[in-house]
Amino acid sequence: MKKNNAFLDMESQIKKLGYRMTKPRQMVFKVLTKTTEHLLAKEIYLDIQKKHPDIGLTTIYRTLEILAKIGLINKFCIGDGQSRYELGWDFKEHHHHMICRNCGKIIDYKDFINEEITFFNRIEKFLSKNYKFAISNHEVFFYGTCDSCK
Amino acid sequence: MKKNNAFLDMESQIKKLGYRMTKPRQMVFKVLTKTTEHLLAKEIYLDIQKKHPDIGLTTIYRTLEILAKIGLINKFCIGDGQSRYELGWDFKEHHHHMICRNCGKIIDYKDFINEEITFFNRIEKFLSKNYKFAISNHEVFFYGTCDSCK
DNA sequence: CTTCATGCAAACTGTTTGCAGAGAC
DNA sequence: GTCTCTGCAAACAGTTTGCATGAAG
Repeated sequence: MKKNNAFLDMESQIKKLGYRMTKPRQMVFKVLTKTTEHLLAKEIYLDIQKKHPDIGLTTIYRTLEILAKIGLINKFCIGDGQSRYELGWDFKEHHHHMICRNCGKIIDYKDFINEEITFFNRIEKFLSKNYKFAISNHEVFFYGTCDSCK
Repeated sequence: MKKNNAFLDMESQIKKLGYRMTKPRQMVFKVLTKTTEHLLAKEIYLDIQKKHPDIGLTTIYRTLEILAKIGLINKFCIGDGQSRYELGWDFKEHHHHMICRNCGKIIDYKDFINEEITFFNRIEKFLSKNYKFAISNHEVFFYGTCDSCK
C-alpha cells in the first residue's frame, strides 16, 4: 500500500492514457482512498456533494467506469443489483470478502493470503493453459451470516 | 449429481417448506436442469414461453427468488447488473467460474476442487471463529480474457 | 482553440409491487 | 373453501445516453 504517491500514480496513469485530470476524477479517487468501505456510486456522490455540490451523479458514474477500466479502482457486486467500488489492487493489500446474506455487510479479510496466493498461482497456471484463458485476477467470496444477524 | 431424483427432491423440498407445486415452478427448475449455462431470468422466460406462453416474466422472477432461497438453485452476478442462475449445489458438482471481461463468457471448472475444499475448510473454520461469521458457502471467480477474445 | 469532460433531463433496463382473478391442496 | 400463486400493468432503482455548455491542455 503506497498511499503516499497514490495521487501521483493516479494522475500519471490518467494522463498517460489520454484522459484529462479534472476535479471530479480527483475527488472520486480521494473518497476511495479515505475509506476501507465498499462504496456505492450514490454514496460516493453524496460524500462529494458535501463539499462540491456542483458535481453530478452522472459524472460519478462516468468517472468510476474510467477508473475501473484503468485499474485504479475495483468494481464488484454482491448480488443486490448495485455496484460497489474500492481502491485498486495496487493501492490496497490483497484481500477477499465475507458477505452477510442477511444485512449485506462486507468484511475484508487478509488471513491465509500468502498460502492462498501460492495455491491460486498454481491453479491459474493450470487453468490458463488448459482453457486458453488469460487470467488477470481472482476473487473469493464467503457468504454467510454475520455476528449481529445471528 | 443425483439428476434422477432431482424433481422428486425439488417437489418434496418445495412442499416441505409450505410452498405449492405449480407449473411455473416445475418449468423453471426443469430449464435449469437441462443446461450447463448460467441463465438470465429473461432467457429462462423465453425458453419457457415457447411451450407455455401463458407464464409471465414476473412469475419467473418470483419463482427464481424462492428456488434460490430454498437452495435448489444458485444465483450469482458477474458485474453487468443482471443476475444469473444455475442448478443448486446439491444437483451439480462443486465448481467455480472463469469470466471473460471482454465478452462475458462464463466457463465452469472443477480442477483442483479437492485440494481447494481442504484448503477452504481450514480458512472457513478460522474465519468463522475469528470474525464470528457463520459461513454457508464460498465462491471463486477468475477474471481474464477467453481464447476467442485474445 | 481544439477536444474532451460535465451537468441536466430524459431514456433505458432489470426487477419489484399492487391487485383482482385463478389454481393448489 | 381457504389461502397461496399468477398475470398484468404500473412503479421503481440503478445506470446510461443525448446534447449543449464549460473547462483542460
